[in-house]
Amino acid sequence: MSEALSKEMKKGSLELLILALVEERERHGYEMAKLIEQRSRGAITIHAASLYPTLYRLEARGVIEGRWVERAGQRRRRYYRLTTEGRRSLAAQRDTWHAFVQGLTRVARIRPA
Amino acid sequence: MSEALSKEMKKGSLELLILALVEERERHGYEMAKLIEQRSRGAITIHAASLYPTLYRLEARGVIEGRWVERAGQRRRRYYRLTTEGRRSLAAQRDTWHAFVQGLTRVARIRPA
DNA sequence: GGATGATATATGGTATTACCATATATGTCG
DNA sequence: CGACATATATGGTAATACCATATATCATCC
Repeated sequence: MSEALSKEMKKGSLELLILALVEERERHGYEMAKLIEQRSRGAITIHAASLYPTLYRLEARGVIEGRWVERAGQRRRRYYRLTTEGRRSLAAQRDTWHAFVQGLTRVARIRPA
Repeated sequence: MSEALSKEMKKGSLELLILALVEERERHGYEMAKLIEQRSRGAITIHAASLYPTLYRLEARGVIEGRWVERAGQRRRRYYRLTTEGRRSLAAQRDTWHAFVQGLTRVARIRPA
């Protein structure tokens, strides 16, 4: 019976979600959005208008790197992979989130995940 | 070795922190800021310029209610208490955060709190 | 064959909110 | 007295998730 996730709540988390997904293998944007929804069991949904600008930003920062892939019978896709710099950033962001979640859990007495 | 919490990351969490603190007892703003820092063991710090506008917003929404308390030898303080509506909102926000953190933990493989 | 929906990316404009900078005012301690 | 903690106040800024809308390909159904 919980409310839908507010958009404010998601701020700062989308980068981490993307980095974690491309850590496993090369992925394209649409695929990431679907994966986030599936793996979070519907708890987190990311809109295309948030996703693509974030991908451009991450690529501009050099943490991910994209390449166009065209296949017959498919719309073109841009696949992104994690760079070396991205791997460092992902590790740092995981630590930061862990500390944040721990702190929030203690202060606000949330049921621990 | 984790980076400082980005301000974006905190978005949407301050309300929950405040509601959880005034759930225990009546509290004033400055006290809340100190408690958040202490209880999160320094992981979360809230600046006055974020805190007070948020308190006004919460009071305007009717989830907390403030009253001025003046005591000799002390600067005036505004103490806030949780309203009935606030109690409902807090429960909902706790559920929402729990779902969000669980989802994020699964997708991004964060160490669970 | 036309409508519908899933796939896939793109972007201009908006809203929210945490913060910076600065301000006011009181009490304590050296 | 000067510095610092306490305590609140607010105008302006930055960051980012979203809304609305657009383009384009493919599969499915009637």
